[in-house]
Amino acid sequence: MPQQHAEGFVEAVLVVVADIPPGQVATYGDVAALLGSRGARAVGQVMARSGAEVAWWRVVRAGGRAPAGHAERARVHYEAEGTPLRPANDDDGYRIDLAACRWRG
DNA sequence: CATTTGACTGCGT
DNA sequence: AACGCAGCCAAAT
Repeated sequence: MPQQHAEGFVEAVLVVVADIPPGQVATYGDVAALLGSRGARAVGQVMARSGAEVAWWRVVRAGGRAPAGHAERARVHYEAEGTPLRPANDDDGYRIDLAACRWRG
């Protein structure tokens, strides 16, 4: 089995993300907090590297926006899962209704 | 072992 | 409201 060493934080993040129910989301900061850390960026770093194997679109920015540069891909998933979205006039074209679907562990 | 890097955040201007 | 800036944290180089 590949990589049998040195995954503490990385695996922990992936586990938390895997726990987020469909149709709900958590902010980077939330995920970090659930791990007892304040490293929102560190979480983003993990997602950038190993996010491919999890439901990365369920981890969003504090402002209710999808991960930077992934708005279009994420949108498909939100619509498929019934995640409450809200129209916006920015590049993303939409915002996630955090008040309605923010997940609490 | 020191530095750089990011799918972040909140506050100030 | 847009923009910049500093604080933050762990992995990668």
